[in-house]
Amino acid sequence: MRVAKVIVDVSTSQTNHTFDYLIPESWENIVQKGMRVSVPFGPRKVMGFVLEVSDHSEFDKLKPLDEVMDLTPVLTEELLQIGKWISEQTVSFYIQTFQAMLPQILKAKYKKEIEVLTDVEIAEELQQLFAGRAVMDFEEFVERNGNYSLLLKEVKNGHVQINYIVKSKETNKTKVFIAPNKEPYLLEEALEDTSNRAKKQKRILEYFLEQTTPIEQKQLITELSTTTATINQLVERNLLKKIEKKVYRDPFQDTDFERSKSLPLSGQQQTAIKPIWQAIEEKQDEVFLLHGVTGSGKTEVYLQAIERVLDKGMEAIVLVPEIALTPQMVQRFKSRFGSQVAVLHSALSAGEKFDEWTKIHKKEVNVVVGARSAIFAPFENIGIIIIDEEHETSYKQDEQPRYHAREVAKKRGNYHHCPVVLGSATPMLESYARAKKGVYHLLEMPDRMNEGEMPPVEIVDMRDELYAGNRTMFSRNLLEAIKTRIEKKEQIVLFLNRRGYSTFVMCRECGDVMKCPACDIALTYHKSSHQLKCHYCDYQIAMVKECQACNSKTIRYFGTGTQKVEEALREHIPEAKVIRMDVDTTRRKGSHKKLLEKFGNKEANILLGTQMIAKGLDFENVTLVGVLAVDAMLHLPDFRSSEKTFQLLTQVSGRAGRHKLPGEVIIQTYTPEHYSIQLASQYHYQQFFHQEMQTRRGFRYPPYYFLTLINVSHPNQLKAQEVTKTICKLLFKHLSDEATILGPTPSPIVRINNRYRYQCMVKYKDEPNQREIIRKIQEHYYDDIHRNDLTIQVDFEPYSLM
DNA sequence: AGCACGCCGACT
DNA sequence: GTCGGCGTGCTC
Repeated sequence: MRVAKVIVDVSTSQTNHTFDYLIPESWENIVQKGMRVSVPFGPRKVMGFVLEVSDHSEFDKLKPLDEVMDLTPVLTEELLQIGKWISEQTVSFYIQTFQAMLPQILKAKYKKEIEVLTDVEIAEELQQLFAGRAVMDFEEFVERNGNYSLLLKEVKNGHVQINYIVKSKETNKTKVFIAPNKEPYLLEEALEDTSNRAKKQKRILEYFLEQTTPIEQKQLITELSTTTATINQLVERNLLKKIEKKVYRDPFQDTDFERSKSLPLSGQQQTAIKPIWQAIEEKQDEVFLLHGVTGSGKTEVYLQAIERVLDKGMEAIVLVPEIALTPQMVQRFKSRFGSQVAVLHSALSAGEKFDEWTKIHKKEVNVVVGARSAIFAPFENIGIIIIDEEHETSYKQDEQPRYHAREVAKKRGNYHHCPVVLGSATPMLESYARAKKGVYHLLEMPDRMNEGEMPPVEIVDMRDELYAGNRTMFSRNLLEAIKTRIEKKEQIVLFLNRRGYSTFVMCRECGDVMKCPACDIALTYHKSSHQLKCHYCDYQIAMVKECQACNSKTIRYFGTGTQKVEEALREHIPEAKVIRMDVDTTRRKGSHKKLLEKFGNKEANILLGTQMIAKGLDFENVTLVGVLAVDAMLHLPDFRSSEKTFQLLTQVSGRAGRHKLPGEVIIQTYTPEHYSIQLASQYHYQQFFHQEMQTRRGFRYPPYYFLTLINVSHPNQLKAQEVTKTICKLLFKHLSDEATILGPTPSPIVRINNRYRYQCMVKYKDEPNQREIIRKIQEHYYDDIHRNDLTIQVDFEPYSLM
């Protein structure tokens, strides 16, 4: 007897363990751990992952597996182990983690259908729906308002049965090819038999007399200017045949990659790469922190480390933050390693992601470049893992399982005995502290390539501008600088951390601010659509003409978003051509790439954008970077706001003067004296590190302490508060005296989508029982969560405190 | 999750 | 007395 231990696709604590199923004899040699199966679960069928295959079970009445969904395992032994570990670390359900490790498309799709079993008359009403068919989709039954209780009666009678079907969403893209189906002489005969009126058919037959190799239908149609109808007639006459071929969707098919070779390494690059090479050779699972200023040539170090790995016949994973995964970065990897590279990031369609994943799974590639989830690439012989821009927040998943790619990377490095390289110009405080302690191996690259200097940074105090009577959003210096660059035909990058037009809309008469009815937040005005939008839920209304509270017409826009800046630029510098890049202009697939290409081709002078333009961009003609306002970010209720500001300013500054032309940076702010801004402007990472560490120590924040954030939400404010209070009490009771428990506190945004949000924060050094306690708390609230619309989110080492 | 089982109020 | 309401608990 062979038994499969299966985690089923039902996401609750009650089913968060394996269920045993009998493997039918005929499949005994087929079913392996890591495969997806379809199993009967109660009255229905669900998808599940085989975690183990064994020869006995504690249960006596086992049901057999229903179906095996994969030919080869989709999760390796290693990934199964890591999946269990992540689930435990993040207090998630196993199924959630395994799902997160695979491309979306491999998730199961569920379908119900109704089947008539007997020739016996079934109820008239049902017969009409079936209209003579034996099977019908349950969906159709619902759509056509079928009588459900009547159906159940017939099910009880045994006349009708409900089938549960588990399908994979997986689809392979196919292309249709046309090929001759007869010997040439037979085609020639057919040609003569064809009526002279059927000119197009004759033309096609003639083509295949000369050309016997299959041709893609699309191409045939354009070449002979014909239609599918004509081809189909020939196919029907059995003269031609259609062949369906599976093809990979190639997201980069229109892009040419010029092959590049290794560049000679500078002195500091050599010093940095040697220990990495050594770790590769000696199969050491060492973690390196590569601290290199922007433009110091980190990417070349990555590339040559990977070359060494590939020479040894091993594989490499490279993680890049979501937004920095610009075509530029992909370009560099593709041009160095060609078709050995698979790319996985959010701009790909689900189908494209699946195809890229398949290449990895089939070992057709040995390098993966991708965002967070690419850390789960199913390689089995990894020689190096690289995480670029290590401090980026996108490496932490913001839904369950809330894992951090860096921690998974270290775990995988352990397993494969290979180095992990964390690269950044502004490492996270936690990482740099670990490097200083010797937990990570610190590699420093303090100089820019080719003796380039970091561009000088000028800080403009916007309060002075106001005193001087300048009420625009551009300081005189910035405006002047923009104008000179445009004259010199150089390019400009302008950064603003806020999309939309204005941050809030207020009535001047009564001071009423337009707020979202479902969230505790002001609405943002979007000028292009002339709407007020909530950035936290999908609420949007047409812009109001008069104040809702006092009916006055004196409504004013406050705060500045990218749309407003774009408009102001047109007004102040009519000759400027501006490209705006934010979530609103890059929502469509491929638009991100298109906008950047346009800017690269110098079709615009100014690139204006939010966060997404801060990283990875490298345009040689950019000589001025302007930061319009950093103050909003600096004053967020987040202990990392100083660090985030420092990182952002450093990253943005790095966009200027990366090549021959000298660069310049102008930062506008209302708090020029702040140490984040001061030190960023002088590129003093070390000094910033020391100063910020002191603050963190004082407030008992990371890296001195670990944090756990528990977020509770409920439609009723009192309920949310009360539950949070109880959770705080329970934690206080069960955690050690060393832990600090803060709360219950209202979240920075108390209400989102009509749900009230409260939180509890734990600061601790070592609490081995913490996860177990939290699991128990969640189980204690099982009923409230399932039937009473309560949610309890737990985030270990959170990035966002909102 | 989704469904069956089972225990209390309004009906032919 | 029965139908059906929803609270409770199980699914290998």
